[in-house]
Amino acid sequence: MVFQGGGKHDGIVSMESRRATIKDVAEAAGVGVATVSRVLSGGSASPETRERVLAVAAHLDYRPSALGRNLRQRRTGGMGLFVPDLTDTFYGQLAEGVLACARSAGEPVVLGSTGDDPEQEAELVGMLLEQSVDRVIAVPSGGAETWAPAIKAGMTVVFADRLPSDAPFDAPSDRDSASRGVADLMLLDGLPPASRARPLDVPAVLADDRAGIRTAVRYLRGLGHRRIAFLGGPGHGRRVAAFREAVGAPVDEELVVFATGSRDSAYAAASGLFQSRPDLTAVVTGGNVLGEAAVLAARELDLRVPRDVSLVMYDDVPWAELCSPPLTVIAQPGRDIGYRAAELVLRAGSRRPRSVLLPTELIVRGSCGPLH
Amino acid sequence: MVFQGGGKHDGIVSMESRRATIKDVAEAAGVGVATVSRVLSGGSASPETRERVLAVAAHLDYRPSALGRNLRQRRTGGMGLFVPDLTDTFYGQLAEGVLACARSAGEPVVLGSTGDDPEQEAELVGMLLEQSVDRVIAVPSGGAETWAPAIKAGMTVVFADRLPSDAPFDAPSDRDSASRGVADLMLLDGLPPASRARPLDVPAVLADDRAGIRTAVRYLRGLGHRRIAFLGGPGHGRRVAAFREAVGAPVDEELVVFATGSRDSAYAAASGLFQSRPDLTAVVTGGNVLGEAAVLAARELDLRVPRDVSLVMYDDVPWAELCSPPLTVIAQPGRDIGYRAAELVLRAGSRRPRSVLLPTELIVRGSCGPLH
DNA sequence: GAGATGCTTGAAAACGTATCCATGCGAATG
DNA sequence: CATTCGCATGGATACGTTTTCAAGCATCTC
Repeated sequence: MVFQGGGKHDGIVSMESRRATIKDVAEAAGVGVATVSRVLSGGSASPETRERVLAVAAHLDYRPSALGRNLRQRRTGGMGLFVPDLTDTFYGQLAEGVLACARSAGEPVVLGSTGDDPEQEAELVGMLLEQSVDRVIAVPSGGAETWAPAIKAGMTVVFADRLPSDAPFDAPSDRDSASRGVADLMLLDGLPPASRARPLDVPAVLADDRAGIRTAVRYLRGLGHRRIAFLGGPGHGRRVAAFREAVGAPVDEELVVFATGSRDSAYAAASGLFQSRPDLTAVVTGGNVLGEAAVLAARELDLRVPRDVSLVMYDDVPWAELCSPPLTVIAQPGRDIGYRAAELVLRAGSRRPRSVLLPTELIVRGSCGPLH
Repeated sequence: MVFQGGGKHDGIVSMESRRATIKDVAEAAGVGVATVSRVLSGGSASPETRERVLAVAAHLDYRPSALGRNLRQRRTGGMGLFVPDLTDTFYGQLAEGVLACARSAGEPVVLGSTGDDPEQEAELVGMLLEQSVDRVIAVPSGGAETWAPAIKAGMTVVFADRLPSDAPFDAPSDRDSASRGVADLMLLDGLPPASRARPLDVPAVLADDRAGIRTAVRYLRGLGHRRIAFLGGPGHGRRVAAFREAVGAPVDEELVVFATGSRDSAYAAASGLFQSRPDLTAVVTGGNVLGEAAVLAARELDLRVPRDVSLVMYDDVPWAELCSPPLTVIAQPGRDIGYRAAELVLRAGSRRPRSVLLPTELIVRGSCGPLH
């Protein structure tokens, strides 16, 4: 058999070694392009033809161009991934999970960092649309007004770690085991008054915030704490709701404070909280950046942990063990969340994906102590 | 003027609202597709035509499909980004820098996590090739044997944070100010013996490891330390070389140990180092994961920092301040490294990009003390 | 006024692939 | 043997864009 390839293996390497196309393979194998396409995408072909095509393709080290395929099927493969901030270790873990799943599927991932800004998020959605990437897994910053258009444009979206800020926070009963799906999130479509609001549902992969927060609060109450504060950030709506529920009816509103996404803001919120309410004895933070801020603010104000104030941080991150005392945390499986979300977004279409609730775990280390 | 668009704004929203194409715009504006293309990509056109096309395009909210454009110009826009591990805060910072630059250029970023594995890295290169993404900024795990093919395939690659493992470590004179470019990296082409090895050069954006390490070592020596160890990981070749140089001629080889990328390995290496050489009085770690491991291992062995052992960690990460004592670090501008690398990879072609060396800074906190 | 020059414009040709459809052929069925 | 069926095959088309090319037209120059 004679291969008349593009001179790739000549003694003198051609500067213009264009990548082989399907046409080159077809010619070299003496078949039509349709046959090559079929062989390579698993269609039917006679054994000898298949073998020949495969051999030629390997010899030319032909790789089908995603460009042609994408244009033909009017969609780009792979998925988008939007996280608020890659500097936050938790989102790093989540991203690693997504990447692991994507790699095993051979799919590319295009990354966007939203900075917790709905506007940037909307821009990024626009970019995916332009790229015809029709799958995205997102830690949403904006509400329905940014996601309804994406869904209407035909994108498959899966939320991870959070729900959009204006979604109802009434998570399913905490009696659900982690293996059971939660009811799909209902998003209200942001349409003009004339048309009735249509419910739009998007699957989500979430940690069981409610159980996690409740366990932490119970733990603190068991240690005798009564004035427990919550330090939250963007996207911690479900967590603060769970906190309110766990604390019980008369929740001291001064003990629930919010920061924006930045570290400065987190520090300011923590410091302000400690100063305005020196009587508080315990703090639960809604994320690791807030936890970091709380430790820093406490140290700055000469509050000792856990003697003066007990601390429970959401997210288990490697450095939680480095603090002294090591931080007691509500661990959520960041990597798993990402992996499962990627699975969902890839499986969508074949199966109707349902949401997933993953378990949290209270890891008791040294940052909580008995009252006084 | 009458717009006869695709019924997108009809009272009843069509389920099949296909996205408007350039053809739709052309027809609705009564011009040819070529004219629309020209107007939208800044070509010349008469003012009235331009205005009309723009109006129609806005009305149909037309967005040019990247698919068509990519196929036409045989290249996908945007860039790839390869980092070893997004769980490492430093690479999170670097990624944020890349994303910031990419966003301002409106370019997508496809992300890959290599896990410090050359094989995975090679696979990811293959994926970029398939996607016709011809620009990549990489924290390289493999050596020339994985990068030479990418370059030969016509990719524009920029290294960040490291050079390939088999590159010569002789960084340029440390007298270079940070604003001056360093000589481009020479990569030896991995060709068969017959053909002479051709030098291949790739621009890189690096921190001035040499100055950083030297400053740290001098600082430790100034405190009286003589038995200083270095704890390195993958890609820390330049740092260990700088360490050797800074320490001077007879370097105790037992005091230079390496781990692989994993946290377990880092801990094992740190613990082994402390146990095998209890006489060491100071440690410099080549990265923050190693620093974390060193703190953990020291605590486990009841070595107090800085009383029993002084510690300088490469990378300034938010949690360095949280440790007690807070960690003295060699700070490198992770975000800037990413941003500059993205600039380089985008500018390539117009200007011949040259490498960049960014300054490091020794941030003295509390993890180093005088000998005994 | 004839020719040259500049600008605007649209038809058409790619780019590399997947898929529809018609063709041809051998086998199975009547 | 005639017909049908199934299967392998290749030609042709479409996907949405950019770019080339030639044509049309108005203005400028000698």
